[in-house]
Amino acid sequence: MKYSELKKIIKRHGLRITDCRIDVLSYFIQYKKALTFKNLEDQFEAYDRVTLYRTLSAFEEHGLLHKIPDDSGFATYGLCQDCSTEAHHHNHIHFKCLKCEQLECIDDTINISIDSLPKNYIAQDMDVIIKGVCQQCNSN
Amino acid sequence: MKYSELKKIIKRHGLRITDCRIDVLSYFIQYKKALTFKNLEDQFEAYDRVTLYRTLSAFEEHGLLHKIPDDSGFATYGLCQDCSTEAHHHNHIHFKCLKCEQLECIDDTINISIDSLPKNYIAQDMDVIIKGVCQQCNSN
DNA sequence: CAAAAAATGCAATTTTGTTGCAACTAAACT
DNA sequence: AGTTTAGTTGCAACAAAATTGCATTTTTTG
Ligand SMILES: [Mn+2]
Ligand SMILES: [Mn+2]
Ligand SMILES: [Zn+2]
Ligand SMILES: [Zn+2]
Repeated sequence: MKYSELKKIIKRHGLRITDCRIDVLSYFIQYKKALTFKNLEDQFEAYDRVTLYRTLSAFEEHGLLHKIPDDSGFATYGLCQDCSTEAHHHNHIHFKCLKCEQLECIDDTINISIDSLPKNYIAQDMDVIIKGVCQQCNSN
Repeated sequence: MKYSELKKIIKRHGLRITDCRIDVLSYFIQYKKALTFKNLEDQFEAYDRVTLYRTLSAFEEHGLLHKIPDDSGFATYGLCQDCSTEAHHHNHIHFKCLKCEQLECIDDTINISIDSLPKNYIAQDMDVIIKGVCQQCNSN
């Protein structure tokens, strides 16, 4: 993606333009799947670990990235489609490949009616993680 | 729950009876909601950290506990209903309260047909985490 | 271009999780 | 019951992951 576009996105979310933010955002967009801190550390050795940690938090706080629930023990982030500092809303589904272990956001909203909740529970949002075999692993 | 019952459960899963295991299992059963390592550490200061870590892994491996995907950054465990070392199967749903942050297993299976997956993706399993307000927080 | 505000890098620290091993304990076996 | 065995515990050391404070640098504003 063009540098000017990346700049626009970061600015739109109320953050200053810096090299690290441009690089990280660009990588997320190009890579398409979810990324962990470790992925970024490997990819961007030139940046200090602390800066990468802070980039992830800033992006999360300002609605560029969202955490994806996982039990791997590592926080995993995916690109937000349409969030801001004020409003986060993630009703899309996630797919975790059992072979390559990679997580990705599936750009398709899911609509499940919840009727089996016990009394006095209020449902507001939902995370769905589908596990299976991804396209790449499937064709190998 | 009675000591003799707890012993039976632990034995049934192929583990030896020890004080720590009795206490941890008993606490899970009584507490009803999911617990993190930190919760246990606070609750059972008398046991060494390492022992608690190993108790959690042993219980997970032998089908007494299952990890619940979460974005808190801490592994969160819930009681299994009917698992063993050989077969783990968790088709129930999870509920995370946005007020008290607590996770719990909802003892109700959910059946969602997945039809919106992209081509060449194979779905095998699914995790559903419903977010909202739990009974307790709702009534306060 | 100068001033103000925010981000970065580095070092130190804290928190979280793992490993090896000796001492101990539960279960199995006379 | 006493002995053997195999598994469990606690401690110390270690390793990995994440956070904090602060001086320096960079971005933005005017
Ligand atoms: Mn997503
Ligand atoms: Mn559960
Ligand atoms: Zn895959
Ligand atoms: Zn609650």
